[in-house]
Formats: sequence, structure tokens, C-alpha cells
Amino acid sequence: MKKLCRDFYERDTLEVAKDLLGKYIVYDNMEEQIIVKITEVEAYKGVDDKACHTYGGRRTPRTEVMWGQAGHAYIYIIYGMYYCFNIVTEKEGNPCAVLIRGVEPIENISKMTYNRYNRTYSELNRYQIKNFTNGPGKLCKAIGLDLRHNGLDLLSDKLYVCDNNEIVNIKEAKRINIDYAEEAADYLWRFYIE
DNA sequence: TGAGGGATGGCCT
DNA sequence: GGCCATCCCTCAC
Repeated sequence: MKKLCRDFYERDTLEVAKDLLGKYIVYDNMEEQIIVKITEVEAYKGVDDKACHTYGGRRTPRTEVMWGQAGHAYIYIIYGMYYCFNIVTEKEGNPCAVLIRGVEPIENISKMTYNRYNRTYSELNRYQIKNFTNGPGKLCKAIGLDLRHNGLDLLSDKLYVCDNNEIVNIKEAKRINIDYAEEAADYLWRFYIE
């Protein structure tokens, strides 16, 4: 598998979002590797996007990473209890990102079931399996991502994304839970596979 | 299988 | 002080 390079992330956010589908996120914490496949994403297109944290040019300690170089991890706390994992896109100074909304476990499922439920895979019920990593907060918990990883360069060896040359069938839809964003709430900037 | 509502705390004004 | 890029449990059906 080939690690994605800086050029991949420095493109138009909608293109990066779609191209991330089917790619593999690798998290290497020295002891073991966790690998997941990206199945659902949302694009947040910067200062003109009412749903984006940097809308209107907002630049705060939280959003600082988005203003930096593409290919870095933007991770923040949501609803006081969960984390969301985003990847910064576009040229530096154009603060956009792609939110990873859903993944599918590929390698080291046992570590992920432990992170998520403190159980082995065979101990999970059908509800837990169905809802394992199909949400931004859920996948962060399963992989083990939190604020320690905010700002991490995805060209590093700890956390990165790989191309496994998978062909995917891309579908599009409205983004979720951004009702406050007025007309931007209707943009079809959510992408998913199957 | 889906809707409804409570939990929960950092962030920003 | 209000908002929020969520999750999970409960309870009908």
C-alpha cells in the first residue's frame, strides 16, 4: 500500500473527500497497527461554508490546525464527550477539511472492540456490530484517536492514509446535523460508498 | 427498525 | 450562557 503524499491533500476539498473513500487509515502506536477503510466522509469548504468551523474567517485556538498545511489531522471534541477526526485540505491559508464519518475495520479488530466496548468481537451483540464504526465519534473511539493526535502530520509514520487501489461506487447526500447552516445545509457534500 | 430524548463539557461571544 | 460536524438507551411497532 502506498502512503498518500502532500499533493493528494492540497487539492479541492470535494475532490479529496471523494478520493478518500476506499482508502485505508493506518494508526501505528508502536505496539501494533490498526487499519480501517474509509466508507463515509463530509467536505467542509472553509470561510464561505456556513457549516464550517472556519466560516467567516474564524481563527481560534481550536481551528488553528485548519489554517495550516494540508494533510494534517484536525481533531476536536464534540458534545463534550466525543472526538471528530478531520483531514486538512487545500493550500495553506484556505482552511478546509474532510470529516471522516464512517469506516470499516480491516486489521486488529480485537483492539478496536476493546477500545469501543471493552469486549472481544465474539462478545458483541448484533446492535454493537452494526453500529461499530459508522459514525465520527464511534470510529475515533475504536481507533483510539483523541486530542493528543490533533495537528499530527499524516505524512508521519504514526497516523497516515494509504491507497490500496480499490475501485468504489460513490454516492452523495446532504451533510448531517448542520441545520444551523441555512442554505449550506442542502449542499451535497457528504459522500459514501455502497 | 426507527423516533425521541438525555448526557455532557469545551468553545466562543 | 447558548451552542454543538454525537451517541446510546428506551420504548413503540
